[in-house]
Amino acid sequence: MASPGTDHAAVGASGLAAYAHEVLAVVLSVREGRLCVLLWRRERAPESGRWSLPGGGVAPDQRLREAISTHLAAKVDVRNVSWLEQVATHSRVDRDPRERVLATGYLALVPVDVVPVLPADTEWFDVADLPATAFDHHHFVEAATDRLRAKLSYTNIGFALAPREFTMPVMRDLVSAALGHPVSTTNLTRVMTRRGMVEPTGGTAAPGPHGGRPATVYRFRERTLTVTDPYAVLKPPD
Amino acid sequence: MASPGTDHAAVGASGLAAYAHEVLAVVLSVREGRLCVLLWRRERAPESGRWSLPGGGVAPDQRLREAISTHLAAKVDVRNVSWLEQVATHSRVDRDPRERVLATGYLALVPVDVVPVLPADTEWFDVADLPATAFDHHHFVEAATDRLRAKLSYTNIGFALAPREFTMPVMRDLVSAALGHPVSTTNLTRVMTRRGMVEPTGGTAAPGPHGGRPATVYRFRERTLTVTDPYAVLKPPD
DNA sequence: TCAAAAGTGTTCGGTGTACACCCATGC
DNA sequence: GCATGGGTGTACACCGAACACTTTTGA
Repeated sequence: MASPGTDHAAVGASGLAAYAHEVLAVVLSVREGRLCVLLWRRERAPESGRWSLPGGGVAPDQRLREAISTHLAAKVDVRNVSWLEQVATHSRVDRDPRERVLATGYLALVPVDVVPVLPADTEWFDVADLPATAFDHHHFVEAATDRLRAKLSYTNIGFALAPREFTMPVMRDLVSAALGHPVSTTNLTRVMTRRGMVEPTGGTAAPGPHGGRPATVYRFRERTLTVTDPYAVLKPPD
Repeated sequence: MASPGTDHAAVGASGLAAYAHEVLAVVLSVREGRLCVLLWRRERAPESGRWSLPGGGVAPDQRLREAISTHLAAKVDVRNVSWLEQVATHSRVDRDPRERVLATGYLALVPVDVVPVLPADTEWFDVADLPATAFDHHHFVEAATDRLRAKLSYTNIGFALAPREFTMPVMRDLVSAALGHPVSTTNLTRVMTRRGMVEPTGGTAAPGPHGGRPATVYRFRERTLTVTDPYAVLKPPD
Protein backbone atom coordinates (compact mmCIF):
# COMPACT_ATOMS: atom_id res chain seq x y z
CA MET A 1 0.00 0.00 0.00
CA ALA A 2 0.99 3.60 -0.53
CA SER A 3 1.12 5.70 2.60
CA PRO A 4 -1.59 8.35 2.50
CA GLY A 5 -1.03 10.99 5.11
CA THR A 6 2.73 10.57 5.12
CA ASP A 7 5.09 12.46 2.86
CA HIS A 8 7.07 9.40 1.92
CA ALA A 9 6.53 8.11 -1.59
CA ALA A 10 6.28 4.38 -2.08
CA VAL A 11 9.40 2.73 -3.45
CA GLY A 12 9.31 -0.53 -5.41
CA ALA A 13 11.71 -2.94 -7.05
CA SER A 14 13.08 -0.31 -9.40
CA GLY A 15 14.00 1.96 -6.52
CA LEU A 16 11.80 4.67 -8.00
CA ALA A 17 9.15 6.58 -6.11
CA ALA A 18 5.57 5.77 -7.13
CA TYR A 19 2.73 8.21 -7.54
CA ALA A 20 -0.96 7.93 -8.23
CA HIS A 21 -1.57 8.41 -11.94
CA GLU A 22 -4.71 9.36 -13.81
CA VAL A 23 -5.63 9.84 -17.44
CA LEU A 24 -7.92 12.62 -18.64
CA ALA A 25 -9.65 13.06 -21.98
CA VAL A 26 -10.37 16.35 -23.68
CA VAL A 27 -13.19 15.21 -25.93
CA LEU A 28 -13.73 17.84 -28.61
CA SER A 29 -16.47 18.03 -31.18
CA VAL A 30 -18.38 20.67 -33.09
CA ARG A 31 -21.87 21.06 -31.61
CA GLU A 32 -24.29 23.67 -32.94
CA GLY A 33 -21.54 25.41 -34.82
CA ARG A 34 -19.23 25.68 -31.81
CA LEU A 35 -16.13 23.75 -30.80
CA CYS A 36 -17.20 22.03 -27.59
CA VAL A 37 -15.60 19.92 -24.89
CA LEU A 38 -17.27 17.17 -22.93
CA LEU A 39 -17.38 17.84 -19.17
CA TRP A 40 -19.07 16.06 -16.30
CA ARG A 41 -20.16 17.48 -13.01
CA ARG A 42 -18.35 16.12 -9.97
CA GLU A 43 -20.69 14.72 -7.37
CA ARG A 44 -18.23 14.19 -4.55
CA ALA A 45 -15.46 16.13 -2.84
CA PRO A 46 -12.93 17.38 -3.65
CA GLU A 47 -14.14 20.06 -6.02
CA SER A 48 -17.71 18.78 -5.80
CA GLY A 49 -20.10 20.57 -8.14
CA ARG A 50 -17.25 21.61 -10.44
CA TRP A 51 -17.07 20.55 -14.08
CA SER A 52 -14.25 18.21 -14.92
CA LEU A 53 -12.78 16.07 -17.68
CA PRO A 54 -13.66 12.41 -18.09
CA GLY A 55 -10.92 10.07 -16.96
CA GLY A 56 -9.66 8.07 -14.04
CA GLY A 57 -7.06 5.61 -12.87
CA VAL A 58 -4.88 3.17 -14.73
CA ALA A 59 -5.24 -0.58 -14.14
CA PRO A 60 -2.03 -2.58 -13.60
CA ASP A 61 -2.28 -4.30 -16.96
CA GLN A 62 -3.31 -1.22 -18.92
CA ARG A 63 -1.27 1.22 -20.92
CA LEU A 64 -2.32 4.87 -20.60
CA ARG A 65 -4.05 4.73 -23.96
CA GLU A 66 -6.06 1.68 -22.95
CA ALA A 67 -6.95 3.33 -19.66
CA ILE A 68 -8.29 6.46 -21.30
CA SER A 69 -10.35 4.36 -23.72
CA THR A 70 -11.87 2.50 -20.81
CA HIS A 71 -12.84 5.67 -18.99
CA LEU A 72 -14.14 7.29 -22.14
CA ALA A 73 -16.47 4.34 -22.61
CA ALA A 74 -18.35 5.48 -19.51
CA LYS A 75 -19.26 8.77 -21.21
CA VAL A 76 -19.32 8.15 -24.94
CA ASP A 77 -19.29 5.05 -27.07
CA VAL A 78 -15.63 4.51 -27.90
CA ARG A 79 -16.56 3.66 -31.49
CA ASN A 80 -17.65 7.29 -31.77
CA VAL A 81 -14.14 8.52 -31.06
CA SER A 82 -12.49 9.19 -34.41
CA TRP A 83 -9.14 10.33 -33.04
CA LEU A 84 -7.17 9.85 -29.83
CA GLU A 85 -3.79 11.38 -29.16
CA GLN A 86 -1.67 12.01 -26.08
CA VAL A 87 -1.03 15.66 -25.36
CA ALA A 88 0.84 16.20 -22.10
CA THR A 89 1.50 15.03 -18.56
CA HIS A 90 0.97 17.51 -15.74
CA SER A 91 2.63 17.08 -12.39
CA ARG A 92 1.95 20.01 -10.08
CA VAL A 93 2.48 18.59 -6.63
CA ASP A 94 -0.79 19.89 -5.19
CA ARG A 95 -2.94 19.58 -8.29
CA ASP A 96 -5.05 17.11 -6.32
CA PRO A 97 -5.55 18.03 -2.65
CA ARG A 98 -5.88 14.42 -1.47
CA GLU A 99 -2.50 13.14 -2.54
CA ARG A 100 -0.03 13.63 -5.31
CA VAL A 101 -1.57 12.62 -8.65
CA LEU A 102 0.16 12.82 -12.00
CA ALA A 103 -2.18 13.27 -14.95
CA THR A 104 -1.73 12.46 -18.61
CA GLY A 105 -4.13 14.26 -20.93
CA TYR A 106 -5.44 13.04 -24.27
CA LEU A 107 -7.11 14.81 -27.16
CA ALA A 108 -10.17 12.88 -28.39
CA LEU A 109 -12.34 13.86 -31.33
CA VAL A 110 -15.94 12.96 -32.16
CA PRO A 111 -17.39 13.65 -35.63
CA VAL A 112 -20.21 16.23 -35.89
CA ASP A 113 -22.74 13.80 -37.19
CA VAL A 114 -22.34 11.48 -34.23
CA VAL A 115 -24.58 12.33 -31.29
CA PRO A 116 -23.56 10.18 -28.36
CA VAL A 117 -26.13 9.53 -25.65
CA LEU A 118 -24.65 11.28 -22.63
CA PRO A 119 -25.02 10.39 -18.96
CA ALA A 120 -27.10 12.84 -16.91
CA ASP A 121 -24.08 14.52 -15.31
CA THR A 122 -22.33 15.13 -18.64
CA GLU A 123 -22.62 18.06 -21.07
CA TRP A 124 -20.93 19.74 -24.01
CA PHE A 125 -19.40 23.18 -23.35
CA ASP A 126 -18.16 25.75 -25.81
CA VAL A 127 -14.38 25.86 -25.39
CA ALA A 128 -14.54 29.64 -25.81
CA ASP A 129 -16.87 29.90 -22.81
CA LEU A 130 -15.78 27.31 -20.28
CA PRO A 131 -17.25 27.13 -16.79
CA ALA A 132 -14.93 26.97 -13.79
CA THR A 133 -13.26 23.58 -14.06
CA ALA A 134 -12.01 21.26 -11.33
CA PHE A 135 -8.31 21.03 -10.54
CA ASP A 136 -6.08 22.10 -13.45
CA HIS A 137 -8.37 20.69 -16.12
CA HIS A 138 -8.62 23.94 -18.06
CA HIS A 139 -4.92 23.64 -18.86
CA PHE A 140 -5.58 20.32 -20.56
CA VAL A 141 -8.47 21.79 -22.53
CA GLU A 142 -6.30 24.65 -23.69
CA ALA A 143 -3.43 22.40 -24.76
CA ALA A 144 -5.71 19.97 -26.59
CA THR A 145 -7.52 22.79 -28.39
CA ASP A 146 -4.22 24.31 -29.48
CA ARG A 147 -3.04 20.95 -30.74
CA LEU A 148 -6.20 20.44 -32.79
CA ARG A 149 -6.02 23.92 -34.28
CA ALA A 150 -2.40 23.51 -35.28
CA LYS A 151 -3.00 20.12 -36.88
CA LEU A 152 -5.98 21.42 -38.84
CA SER A 153 -3.50 23.58 -40.68
CA TYR A 154 -0.88 21.03 -41.70
CA THR A 155 -2.57 17.61 -41.52
CA ASN A 156 -5.79 15.96 -42.67
CA ILE A 157 -7.10 15.70 -39.09
CA GLY A 158 -10.35 17.26 -40.32
CA PHE A 159 -11.48 13.72 -41.14
CA ALA A 160 -12.01 13.18 -37.43
CA LEU A 161 -14.39 16.14 -37.09
CA ALA A 162 -16.35 15.62 -40.33
CA PRO A 163 -18.90 13.02 -41.38
CA ARG A 164 -17.67 10.32 -43.77
CA GLU A 165 -19.16 12.28 -46.65
CA PHE A 166 -19.65 16.00 -46.54
CA THR A 167 -19.99 19.13 -48.63
CA MET A 168 -17.51 21.98 -48.55
CA PRO A 169 -19.96 24.38 -46.89
CA VAL A 170 -20.31 21.82 -44.08
CA MET A 171 -16.55 21.45 -43.85
CA ARG A 172 -16.18 25.22 -43.82
CA ASP A 173 -18.52 25.44 -40.81
CA LEU A 174 -16.55 22.74 -39.02
CA VAL A 175 -13.17 24.29 -39.63
CA SER A 176 -14.32 27.77 -38.80
CA ALA A 177 -15.94 26.52 -35.57
CA ALA A 178 -12.76 24.67 -34.63
CA LEU A 179 -10.46 27.57 -35.44
CA GLY A 180 -12.83 30.17 -34.02
CA HIS A 181 -12.74 32.47 -37.02
CA PRO A 182 -14.48 32.63 -40.43
CA VAL A 183 -13.01 30.57 -43.27
CA SER A 184 -13.82 31.02 -46.94
CA THR A 185 -15.38 28.04 -48.69
CA THR A 186 -13.70 28.94 -51.94
CA ASN A 187 -10.22 28.80 -50.53
CA LEU A 188 -10.84 25.89 -48.21
CA THR A 189 -11.92 23.84 -51.23
CA ARG A 190 -8.85 24.88 -53.14
CA VAL A 191 -6.47 24.04 -50.32
CA MET A 192 -8.02 20.67 -49.51
CA THR A 193 -8.19 19.54 -53.13
CA ARG A 194 -4.78 20.93 -54.05
CA ARG A 195 -3.28 18.96 -51.18
CA GLY A 196 -5.06 15.83 -52.31
CA MET A 197 -6.81 15.50 -48.93
CA VAL A 198 -10.30 15.00 -50.36
CA GLU A 199 -11.96 13.61 -53.45
CA PRO A 200 -15.51 14.05 -54.80
CA THR A 201 -17.76 11.04 -54.31
CA GLY A 202 -19.60 11.92 -57.51
CA GLY A 203 -22.80 12.76 -55.66
CA THR A 204 -24.38 16.08 -54.77
CA ALA A 205 -26.36 17.23 -51.75
CA ALA A 206 -29.90 18.51 -52.04
CA PRO A 207 -30.17 22.29 -51.66
CA GLY A 208 -31.87 23.90 -48.68
CA PRO A 209 -35.51 25.11 -48.54
CA HIS A 210 -34.65 28.40 -50.26
CA GLY A 211 -32.95 26.77 -53.23
CA GLY A 212 -29.39 27.20 -54.32
CA ARG A 213 -27.04 25.07 -56.34
CA PRO A 214 -26.59 21.51 -55.05
CA ALA A 215 -23.25 21.09 -53.30
CA THR A 216 -20.63 18.57 -54.39
CA VAL A 217 -20.14 15.75 -51.91
CA TYR A 218 -16.57 14.91 -50.87
CA ARG A 219 -14.84 12.31 -48.76
CA PHE A 220 -11.36 12.23 -47.21
CA ARG A 221 -8.95 10.20 -49.28
CA GLU A 222 -7.22 8.91 -46.15
CA ARG A 223 -8.82 8.39 -42.76
CA THR A 224 -5.51 8.06 -40.96
CA LEU A 225 -3.46 11.06 -39.93
CA THR A 226 -1.31 12.33 -42.77
CA VAL A 227 0.88 15.39 -42.79
CA THR A 228 -0.23 17.26 -45.89
CA ASP A 229 2.03 20.29 -45.55
CA PRO A 230 5.24 18.55 -44.43
CA TYR A 231 7.52 21.44 -43.71
CA ALA A 232 6.97 24.87 -45.03
CA VAL A 233 10.67 25.53 -45.19
CA LEU A 234 14.09 23.92 -45.41
CA LYS A 235 12.92 21.02 -47.52
CA PRO A 236 15.49 18.42 -48.50
CA PRO A 237 16.79 18.84 -52.07
CA ASP A 238 15.30 16.46 -54.63
CA MET B 1 5.06 0.86 0.71
CA ALA B 2 4.23 -0.40 -2.72
CA SER B 3 4.07 -4.15 -3.05
CA PRO B 4 6.86 -5.38 -5.25
CA GLY B 5 6.33 -8.94 -6.26
CA THR B 6 2.56 -8.70 -6.11
CA ASP B 7 0.41 -7.66 -9.02
CA HIS B 8 -1.67 -5.27 -6.96
CA ALA B 9 -1.02 -1.61 -7.51
CA ALA B 10 -0.83 0.60 -4.45
CA VAL B 11 -3.92 2.71 -3.83
CA GLY B 12 -3.82 5.98 -1.93
CA ALA B 13 -6.20 8.68 -0.68
CA SER B 14 -7.40 9.48 -4.19
CA GLY B 15 -8.39 5.87 -4.83
CA LEU B 16 -6.06 5.79 -7.82
CA ALA B 17 -3.44 3.15 -8.44
CA ALA B 18 0.16 4.35 -8.08
CA TYR B 19 3.08 3.46 -10.31
CA ALA B 20 6.76 4.12 -10.25
CA HIS B 21 7.53 7.10 -12.47
CA GLU B 22 10.76 8.20 -14.08
CA VAL B 23 11.82 11.12 -16.23
CA LEU B 24 14.22 10.76 -19.16
CA ALA B 25 16.10 13.40 -21.10
CA VAL B 26 16.95 13.26 -24.78
CA VAL B 27 19.83 15.71 -24.78
CA LEU B 28 20.53 16.75 -28.36
CA SER B 29 23.38 18.84 -29.67
CA VAL B 30 25.41 19.17 -32.83
CA ARG B 31 28.85 17.58 -32.33
CA GLU B 32 31.38 17.43 -35.17
CA GLY B 33 28.73 18.27 -37.70
CA ARG B 34 26.30 15.59 -36.56
CA LEU B 35 23.14 15.72 -34.49
CA CYS B 36 24.04 13.73 -31.38
CA VAL B 37 22.29 12.45 -28.30
CA LEU B 38 23.83 12.04 -24.87
CA LEU B 39 23.81 8.43 -23.61
CA TRP B 40 25.34 6.77 -20.59
CA ARG B 41 26.34 3.17 -20.18
CA ARG B 42 24.34 1.23 -17.57
CA GLU B 43 26.58 -0.38 -15.00
CA ARG B 44 24.00 -2.54 -13.25
CA ALA B 45 21.18 -4.91 -14.23
CA PRO B 46 18.74 -4.74 -15.82
CA GLU B 47 20.13 -4.02 -19.26
CA SER B 48 23.64 -3.67 -17.88
CA GLY B 49 26.14 -2.60 -20.50
CA ARG B 50 23.44 -1.02 -22.64
CA TRP B 51 23.37 2.66 -23.50
CA SER B 52 20.53 4.63 -21.97
CA LEU B 53 19.11 8.10 -21.52
CA PRO B 54 19.93 10.22 -18.50
CA GLY B 55 17.10 10.46 -16.02
CA GLY B 56 15.70 8.93 -12.89
CA GLY B 57 12.99 9.18 -10.28
CA VAL B 58 10.84 12.04 -9.13
CA ALA B 59 11.09 13.34 -5.57
CA PRO B 60 7.83 13.91 -3.68
CA ASP B 61 8.16 17.68 -3.80
CA GLN B 62 9.35 17.88 -7.40
CA ARG B 63 7.42 18.44 -10.58
CA LEU B 64 8.54 16.39 -13.57
CA ARG B 65 10.43 19.34 -15.02
CA GLU B 66 12.32 19.89 -11.79
CA ALA B 67 13.10 16.21 -11.59
CA ILE B 68 14.56 16.06 -15.08
CA SER B 69 16.67 19.16 -14.35
CA THR B 70 18.04 17.49 -11.25
CA HIS B 71 19.02 14.33 -13.10
CA LEU B 72 20.47 16.26 -15.98
CA ALA B 73 22.74 18.05 -13.56
CA ALA B 74 24.53 14.74 -12.97
CA LYS B 75 25.55 14.61 -16.64
CA VAL B 76 25.75 18.16 -17.89
CA ASP B 77 25.74 21.55 -16.23
CA VAL B 78 22.10 22.61 -16.31
CA ARG B 79 23.17 26.13 -17.30
CA ASN B 80 24.33 24.57 -20.57
CA VAL B 81 20.82 23.43 -21.42
CA SER B 82 19.33 26.06 -23.70
CA TRP B 83 15.94 24.38 -24.15
CA LEU B 84 13.85 21.87 -22.24
CA GLU B 85 10.47 20.62 -23.37
CA GLN B 86 8.23 17.69 -22.48
CA VAL B 87 7.67 15.29 -25.35
CA ALA B 88 5.68 12.23 -24.32
CA THR B 89 4.87 9.72 -21.58
CA HIS B 90 5.34 6.04 -22.34
CA SER B 91 3.54 3.36 -20.40
CA ARG B 92 4.19 -0.08 -21.81
CA VAL B 93 3.50 -2.40 -18.91
CA ASP B 94 6.74 -4.36 -19.21
CA ARG B 95 8.99 -1.55 -20.37
CA ASP B 96 10.98 -2.12 -17.18
CA PRO B 97 11.36 -5.78 -16.19
CA ARG B 98 11.56 -5.06 -12.46
CA GLU B 99 8.20 -3.43 -11.99
CA ARG B 100 5.86 -1.18 -13.86
CA VAL B 101 7.49 2.19 -14.53
CA LEU B 102 5.90 5.06 -16.40
CA ALA B 103 8.35 7.36 -18.13
CA THR B 104 8.03 10.96 -19.24
CA GLY B 105 10.56 12.04 -21.85
CA TYR B 106 11.99 15.51 -22.37
CA LEU B 107 13.80 17.12 -25.26
CA ALA B 108 16.85 19.06 -24.06
CA LEU B 109 19.16 21.09 -26.27
CA VAL B 110 22.76 22.19 -25.76
CA PRO B 111 24.36 24.84 -28.00
CA VAL B 112 27.24 23.72 -30.26
CA ASP B 113 29.77 25.99 -28.68
CA VAL B 114 29.20 24.55 -25.22
CA VAL B 115 31.36 21.54 -24.45
CA PRO B 116 30.17 20.03 -21.19
CA VAL B 117 32.61 17.94 -19.19
CA LEU B 118 31.06 14.49 -19.29
CA PRO B 119 31.27 11.69 -16.70
CA ALA B 120 33.32 8.66 -17.78
CA ASP B 121 30.28 6.53 -18.57
CA THR B 122 28.67 9.18 -20.79
CA GLU B 123 29.12 9.86 -24.53
CA TRP B 124 27.59 11.62 -27.50
CA PHE B 125 26.09 9.41 -30.24
CA ASP B 126 25.02 10.33 -33.73
CA VAL B 127 21.21 10.00 -33.77
CA ALA B 128 21.48 8.52 -37.26
CA ASP B 129 23.69 5.72 -35.94
CA LEU B 130 22.45 4.81 -32.48
CA PRO B 131 23.80 1.82 -30.56
CA ALA B 132 21.33 -0.66 -29.03
CA THR B 133 19.63 1.30 -26.27
CA ALA B 134 18.23 0.06 -22.99
CA PHE B 135 14.47 -0.41 -22.55
CA ASP B 136 12.38 1.64 -24.98
CA HIS B 137 14.75 4.59 -24.95
CA HIS B 138 15.17 4.69 -28.74
CA HIS B 139 11.47 5.62 -29.01
CA PHE B 140 12.13 8.70 -26.91
CA VAL B 141 15.11 9.65 -29.04
CA GLU B 142 13.05 9.33 -32.20
CA ALA B 143 10.17 11.41 -30.86
CA ALA B 144 12.47 14.13 -29.55
CA THR B 145 14.41 14.28 -32.81
CA ASP B 146 11.20 14.57 -34.80
CA ARG B 147 10.00 17.34 -32.52
CA LEU B 148 13.23 19.30 -32.96
CA ARG B 149 13.18 18.91 -36.73
CA ALA B 150 9.59 20.06 -37.00
CA LYS B 151 10.17 23.08 -34.81
CA LEU B 152 13.26 24.11 -36.79
CA SER B 153 10.91 24.72 -39.67
CA TYR B 154 8.28 26.91 -38.05
CA THR B 155 9.89 28.38 -34.92
CA ASN B 156 13.10 30.11 -33.91
CA ILE B 157 14.27 27.08 -31.87
CA GLY B 158 17.58 27.32 -33.71
CA PHE B 159 18.67 29.74 -30.99
CA ALA B 160 19.04 26.74 -28.69
CA LEU B 161 21.48 24.97 -31.01
CA ALA B 162 23.55 27.99 -32.05
CA PRO B 163 26.09 30.12 -30.20
CA ARG B 164 24.92 33.55 -29.06
CA GLU B 165 26.55 35.07 -32.13
CA PHE B 166 27.08 33.15 -35.31
CA THR B 167 27.56 33.45 -39.05
CA MET B 168 25.16 32.03 -41.60
CA PRO B 169 27.60 29.36 -42.78
CA VAL B 170 27.78 28.16 -39.17
CA MET B 171 24.01 28.20 -38.87
CA ARG B 172 23.73 26.33 -42.15
CA ASP B 173 25.95 23.57 -40.79
CA LEU B 174 23.86 23.35 -37.62
CA VAL B 175 20.54 23.21 -39.40
CA SER B 176 21.72 20.75 -41.97
CA ALA B 177 23.20 18.51 -39.24
CA ALA B 178 19.95 18.67 -37.29
CA LEU B 179 17.74 17.99 -40.31
CA GLY B 180 20.09 15.43 -41.77
CA HIS B 181 20.19 16.91 -45.26
CA PRO B 182 22.05 19.75 -46.98
CA VAL B 183 20.64 23.28 -46.65
CA SER B 184 21.59 26.24 -48.81
CA THR B 185 23.14 29.20 -47.03
CA THR B 186 21.61 31.61 -49.49
CA ASN B 187 18.06 30.55 -48.81
CA LEU B 188 18.57 29.96 -45.10
CA THR B 189 19.73 33.55 -44.75
CA ARG B 190 16.77 34.78 -46.72
CA VAL B 191 14.26 32.81 -44.67
CA MET B 192 15.70 33.73 -41.29
CA THR B 193 16.00 37.42 -42.05
CA ARG B 194 12.66 37.62 -43.84
CA ARG B 195 10.98 36.14 -40.79
CA GLY B 196 12.77 38.59 -38.52
CA MET B 197 14.37 35.76 -36.52
CA VAL B 198 17.89 37.16 -36.65
CA GLU B 199 19.65 40.51 -36.87
CA PRO B 200 23.23 41.40 -37.80
CA THR B 201 25.40 42.39 -34.84
CA GLY B 202 27.38 44.71 -37.10
CA GLY B 203 30.53 42.61 -36.83
CA THR B 204 32.11 40.18 -39.24
CA ALA B 205 34.00 36.93 -38.69
CA ALA B 206 37.61 36.46 -39.88
CA PRO B 207 37.87 34.24 -42.96
CA GLY B 208 39.49 30.81 -42.82
CA PRO B 209 43.13 30.00 -43.74
CA HIS B 210 42.38 29.93 -47.48
CA GLY B 211 40.76 33.34 -47.59
CA GLY B 212 37.23 34.16 -48.55
CA ARG B 213 34.94 37.02 -47.82
CA PRO B 214 34.42 37.67 -44.06
CA ALA B 215 31.01 36.47 -42.94
CA THR B 216 28.42 38.73 -41.35
CA VAL B 217 27.79 37.95 -37.68
CA TYR B 218 24.18 37.53 -36.59
CA ARG B 219 22.31 37.00 -33.36
CA PHE B 220 18.78 35.76 -32.66
CA ARG B 221 16.42 38.64 -31.99
CA GLU B 222 14.53 36.58 -29.40
CA ARG B 223 15.97 33.83 -27.26
CA THR B 224 12.59 32.50 -26.21
CA LEU B 225 10.56 30.18 -28.40
CA THR B 226 8.57 32.10 -30.97
CA VAL B 227 6.43 30.68 -33.74
CA THR B 228 7.70 32.44 -36.83
CA ASP B 229 5.52 30.71 -39.41
CA PRO B 230 2.26 30.67 -37.45
CA TYR B 231 -0.05 28.73 -39.70
CA ALA B 232 0.61 28.12 -43.32
CA VAL B 233 -3.06 27.98 -44.12
CA LEU B 234 -6.51 29.06 -42.99
CA LYS B 235 -5.34 32.31 -41.49
CA PRO B 236 -7.94 34.51 -39.81
CA PRO B 237 -9.07 37.42 -41.99
CA ASP B 238 -7.49 40.80 -41.12
C1' DT C 1 46.14 37.18 -60.16
C1' DC C 2 43.75 33.25 -58.62
C1' DA C 3 41.14 30.33 -55.61
C1' DA C 4 38.10 30.32 -51.76
C1' DA C 5 34.20 31.72 -49.30
C1' DA C 6 30.32 34.86 -48.52
C1' DG C 7 26.70 37.51 -50.14
C1' DT C 8 23.30 39.56 -53.72
C1' DG C 9 20.07 39.55 -57.62
C1' DT C 10 16.95 37.27 -60.41
C1' DT C 11 13.92 33.85 -62.00
C1' DC C 12 10.57 30.40 -61.34
C1' DG C 13 6.94 27.52 -59.56
C1' DG C 14 3.77 27.08 -56.07
C1' DT C 15 0.44 28.52 -52.56
C1' DG C 16 -2.92 31.12 -49.96
C1' DT C 17 -6.10 35.03 -50.28
C1' DA C 18 -9.49 38.01 -52.29
C1' DC C 19 -12.94 38.98 -55.36
C1' DA C 20 -15.61 38.93 -59.49
C1' DC C 21 -18.43 36.16 -61.99
C1' DC C 22 -21.07 32.05 -63.41
C1' DC C 23 -24.21 27.99 -62.39
C1' DA C 24 -28.10 25.28 -60.45
C1' DT C 25 -31.81 25.16 -57.65
C1' DG C 26 -36.71 26.57 -55.16
C1' DC C 27 -40.37 29.57 -55.36
C1' DG D 1 -37.57 35.84 -63.27
C1' DC D 2 -35.39 36.31 -58.92
C1' DA D 3 -33.35 35.26 -54.67
C1' DT D 4 -30.35 31.88 -52.64
C1' DG D 5 -26.43 29.35 -52.22
C1' DG D 6 -22.42 26.79 -54.44
C1' DG D 7 -18.60 26.66 -57.71
C1' DT D 8 -15.11 28.49 -60.97
C1' DG D 9 -11.76 31.73 -62.88
C1' DT D 10 -8.53 35.21 -62.31
C1' DA D 11 -5.37 38.25 -60.25
C1' DC D 12 -2.17 39.27 -56.72
C1' DA D 13 1.19 39.01 -53.12
C1' DC D 14 4.46 36.35 -51.13
C1' DC D 15 7.52 32.64 -50.22
C1' DG D 16 11.01 29.12 -50.79
C1' DA D 17 14.27 26.89 -54.15
C1' DA D 18 17.69 27.24 -57.55
C1' DC D 19 21.33 29.39 -59.79
C1' DA D 20 24.14 32.91 -61.85
C1' DC D 21 26.92 36.57 -60.53
C1' DT D 22 29.46 39.85 -57.57
C1' DT D 23 32.24 41.01 -53.46
C1' DT D 24 35.98 40.37 -50.23
C1' DT D 25 39.48 38.02 -48.47
C1' DG D 26 44.41 34.99 -48.22
C1' DA D 27 48.26 33.34 -50.70
